[in-house]
Amino acid sequence: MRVAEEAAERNRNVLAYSDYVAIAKRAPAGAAVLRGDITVAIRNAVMNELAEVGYGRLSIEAVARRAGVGKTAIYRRWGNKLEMVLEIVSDVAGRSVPLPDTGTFAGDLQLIMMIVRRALQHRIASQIIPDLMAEAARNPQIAETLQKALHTHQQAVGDKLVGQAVSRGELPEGTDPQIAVDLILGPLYWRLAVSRTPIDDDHLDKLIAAVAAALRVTATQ
Amino acid sequence: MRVAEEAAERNRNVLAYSDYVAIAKRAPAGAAVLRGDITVAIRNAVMNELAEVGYGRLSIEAVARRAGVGKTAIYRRWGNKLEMVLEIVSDVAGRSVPLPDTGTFAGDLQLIMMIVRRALQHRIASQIIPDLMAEAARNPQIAETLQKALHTHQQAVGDKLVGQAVSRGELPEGTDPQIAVDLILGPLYWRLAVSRTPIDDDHLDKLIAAVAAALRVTATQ
DNA sequence: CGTCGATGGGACGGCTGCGTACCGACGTCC
DNA sequence: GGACGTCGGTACGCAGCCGTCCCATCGACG
Repeated sequence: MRVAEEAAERNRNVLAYSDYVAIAKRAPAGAAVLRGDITVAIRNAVMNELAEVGYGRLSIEAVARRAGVGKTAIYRRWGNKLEMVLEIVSDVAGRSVPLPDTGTFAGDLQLIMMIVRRALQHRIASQIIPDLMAEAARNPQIAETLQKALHTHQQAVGDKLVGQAVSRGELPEGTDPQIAVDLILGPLYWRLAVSRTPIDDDHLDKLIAAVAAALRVTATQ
Repeated sequence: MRVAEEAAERNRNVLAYSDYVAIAKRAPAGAAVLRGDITVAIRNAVMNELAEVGYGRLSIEAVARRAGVGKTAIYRRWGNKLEMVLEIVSDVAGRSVPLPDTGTFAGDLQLIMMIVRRALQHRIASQIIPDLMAEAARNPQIAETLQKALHTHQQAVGDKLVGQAVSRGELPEGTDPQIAVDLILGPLYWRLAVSRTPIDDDHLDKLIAAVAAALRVTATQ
């Protein structure tokens, strides 16, 4: 126990020390505080650079050049490339996307698919998302972050959409929300992010009708 | 016509010249011919390296190291990184995939989806394909090659599948083969290459049923 | 059996990027 | 109004990669 106590003591000391520093050494102020406009410039630069060259080729140097700042400004905010990208991306992905409730299943479905289409047609998003997805297959850290930022949210939307439809009697009980998500997002993602063919309104309507029909049979074994 | 003839003449000359060289200068022989085993080693190294680090980070040096050859051996076979990757990948993608005809639409559909599932569960394929897809969004050369290697083939399969089913009366006339492809490949790709969740037989059956239902309504409206 | 000629490998120059150390500038606190 | 402490930028050492040049090796041809 002696050792453990000493370790704890050391930890306490470290924490206490940082507090002490914060109090005793006078809080940073004046020119000694991170400039918000520079942070914004860096964030934008990262997103654009990510879209243009991808995560694999992303270089801090290029980000700094594009943002018009020194590398130090970046390293002062984030520890390294991965940390920076994850923080920025998950921040962007974190906002957004209200869960739909239009009153009918058909309405909800149409709304979701239009939202997703819009999102995947966004110039930057349609570049960054597939890139990070591919990268996630190699980098567990990225995978975990994307999981949190996207997958969790997806599932929530799927559960809600299906739950509402079932309770309204518009979908059979036992409909699998996971398959629902696959059927809703899969074709859109394939079309827009992989095959990269645009989807016009007419096409989207057909797709919505098809997906709706598909969902209706997922419960029957 | 004078100019065109001269151009043709020049082309003939060029071709004749290379033939002349091949004949007059004695064909390469002995140790002066590309070693097949080294070519194979490089090809494998490229595929593995591609899967591990992606196209963006792929380095000739790493490929050479992994293959246990010198960089020169690589540059002697291909002009540069892009050319090498495109040749190797499209060669691999070029083989494969017999068009299905099991006699029934349900059978064809099931067969296709099982083939695709198998393909997308392949360790290397499931890494390389999304990676190159993402890269294709930036690099027109890659996009074009993938288009040739995959998209064209896809469309052929879609056309055939739908055509057969329509002529058998299993699908309504006017069914859109393009939407069919989206509905078939989209959910599978999403699941296996993006969301990276495995698909068991039970799940696949449900998916097949759902897709079949979806296809049946794509003609209406 | 010697000649021939391209091969594969090693080494090189130039370049780019990473992460750190130093330095003057700056604005708030006391 | 002076002192303080962190800011952002430039400069640096180090490492990895690209594409090329040079050379010894090798094996079929004649």
